[in-house]
Amino acid sequence: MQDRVNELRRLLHEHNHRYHVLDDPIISDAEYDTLMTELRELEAEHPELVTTDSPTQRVGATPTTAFAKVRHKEPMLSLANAFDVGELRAWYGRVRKLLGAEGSVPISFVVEPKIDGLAMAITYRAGQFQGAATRGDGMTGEDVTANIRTVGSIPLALRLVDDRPVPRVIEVRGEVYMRTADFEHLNEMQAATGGKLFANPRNAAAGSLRQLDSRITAGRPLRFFSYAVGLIEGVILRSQWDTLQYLRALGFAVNPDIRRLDDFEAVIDYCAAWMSRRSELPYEVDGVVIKVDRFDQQAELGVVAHDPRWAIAFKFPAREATTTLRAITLNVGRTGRINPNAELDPVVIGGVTVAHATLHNEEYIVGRDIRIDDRVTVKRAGDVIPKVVGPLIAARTGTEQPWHMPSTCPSCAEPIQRDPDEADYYCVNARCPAQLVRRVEHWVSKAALDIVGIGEEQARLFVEKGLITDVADLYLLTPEHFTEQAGYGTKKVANILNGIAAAKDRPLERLLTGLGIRSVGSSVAELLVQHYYVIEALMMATDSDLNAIMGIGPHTATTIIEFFGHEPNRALIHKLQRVGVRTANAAPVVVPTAGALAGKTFVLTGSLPTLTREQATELISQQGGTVTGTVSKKTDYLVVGDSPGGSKYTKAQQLGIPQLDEAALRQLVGT
DNA sequence: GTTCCTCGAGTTCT
DNA sequence: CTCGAGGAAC
Repeated sequence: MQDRVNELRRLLHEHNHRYHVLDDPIISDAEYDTLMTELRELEAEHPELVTTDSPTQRVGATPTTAFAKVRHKEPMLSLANAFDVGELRAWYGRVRKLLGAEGSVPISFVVEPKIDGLAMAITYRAGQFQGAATRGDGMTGEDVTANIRTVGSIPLALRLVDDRPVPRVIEVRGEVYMRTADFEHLNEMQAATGGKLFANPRNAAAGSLRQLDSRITAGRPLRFFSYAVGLIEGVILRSQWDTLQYLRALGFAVNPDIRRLDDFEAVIDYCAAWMSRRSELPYEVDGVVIKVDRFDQQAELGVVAHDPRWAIAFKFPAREATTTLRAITLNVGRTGRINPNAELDPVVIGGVTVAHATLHNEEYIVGRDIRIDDRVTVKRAGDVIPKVVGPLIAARTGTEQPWHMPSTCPSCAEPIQRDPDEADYYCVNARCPAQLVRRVEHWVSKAALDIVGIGEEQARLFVEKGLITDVADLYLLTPEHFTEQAGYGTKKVANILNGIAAAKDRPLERLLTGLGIRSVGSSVAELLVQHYYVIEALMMATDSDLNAIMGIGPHTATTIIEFFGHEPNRALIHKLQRVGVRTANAAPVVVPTAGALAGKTFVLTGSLPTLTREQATELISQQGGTVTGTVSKKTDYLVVGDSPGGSKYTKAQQLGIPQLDEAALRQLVGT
């Protein structure tokens, strides 16, 4: 009996590890459940055999639906970012200008360390704790009342303040966080009990708040600092500094390192001091928040898009980390381009675990003298994509191996080639399986034929099993092709086949995009379709015909001519036609030149509340507007969504380009 | 000839 | 989002 229990636990731990940690399960979920059920039954019959590290004692994942949505009475705004002192001074300059304070009007600032935790809104009625919600997207958060109630530093009843009445309603805002030492201790305990390890204090705090069982939350070392008041009734506050004193009097914890400063040079000194003292702090800090102190001045400055103009977050530089480069693998793209990729010992940078990073090309590696087994510096800059900065030469032991580009393709073993003028190597084998997989992925992608039910995995499977040798073969797949493939039920097969059949009728520009002609993406494809709406016409076009099209130059023209001149490509087009894929549009595309947005150029950043990126693009182009990817002097509007990417936003501010949120865009369109 | 703008291709993780 | 490079505008 004991032996079987031990055996089950060993198996469950092993499979769990494979599933969650290695991401390489070797049994199905159903088989896992069977083992778990058997163990549960044995433990139920023999409670004396239950141990705390048994897999049955682990708390299950929390369904997100368990938390009710709460609409914030006043939106919880995000903050504009400044990444260096220059941007900080620029912000100060704007504040002074807008307040007409070039000369005389004094401006005070409140500076607060920006703790890396979770923003929270906590409501009190008649001095009693009422409820709490996460920030969410700023408009709507999740109700975490039961869990917040367990946080010791959050009062359940407000203290009386001598000279002021208790507010009828007050919504206190602040940050729930975990101290670094507490987080490390928690992770040790999690490791000892076989629980899930958290990547950083912020994730630990978030995970703790998302527990369905608030008794678990109660056992977690969460803390709270308050820093703002949202809605308030019955009390008037006049400044940020005033607010902080008031919050402290009500019984809230307020970060003792917050200061009020009258001189902007002192603000800059404060930021610099905290940046260098960052690692000495008991909690993770990712910047400093600077607010104009007086509320009347805040009101005068107002809010643009989602950001108040009276506050800014000075962000500390992205964190770097060092780790070991274990191997360099090669990726073959759909164009045949071969890119080296770094396999890293997983390392946490800026809140995520990084295990891979691109190394671009041979030059990048050789130029930096990056070797296998080197300790390397990895950085996540303002962007999300990690980057190997370079090796730590001092940490070399002498066993590190220099790396060179091999002479053959990792997928098909054919020799690879490099144009002496270019940095990249290419596999030029037309039947290279890796390229075919990537071409199929591209063919089915949203930007091209948009076939639902086929992704990376299916593309690889079809090619590996020899079910297809080109994209036209997709349309010849039958249920019989799938019968040998374990794990594909009839429903899934039907889904895939329906998806393929449903995508036979896409517009010609999508098909052209899908063909993957070099330097022809969705934009050039649309341009071509405006002149050639039947593929045969495009195939007969001459070099000078194409060159005459505005937006297509000699290079692109030649690439297109060469593509259609190549016999296998012509054969593919004919095969596509035979299997029933549409290769013509019904009529030439007419570009709307009239419309509310005619002649205006838009750039999108962040995610909009109700529209997807595609829908927003559609909406704008229907009205005669253009959407481009980069902010420039020609950009008329920046459409700002939630969590906008830094660079577009910053650039737009520098250029003084007007910003719109989704509502403003709709208003402009007139819907 | 030079500069600016835009497009294509590839990038990581949750 | 960023890079490199093609293409248009100056």
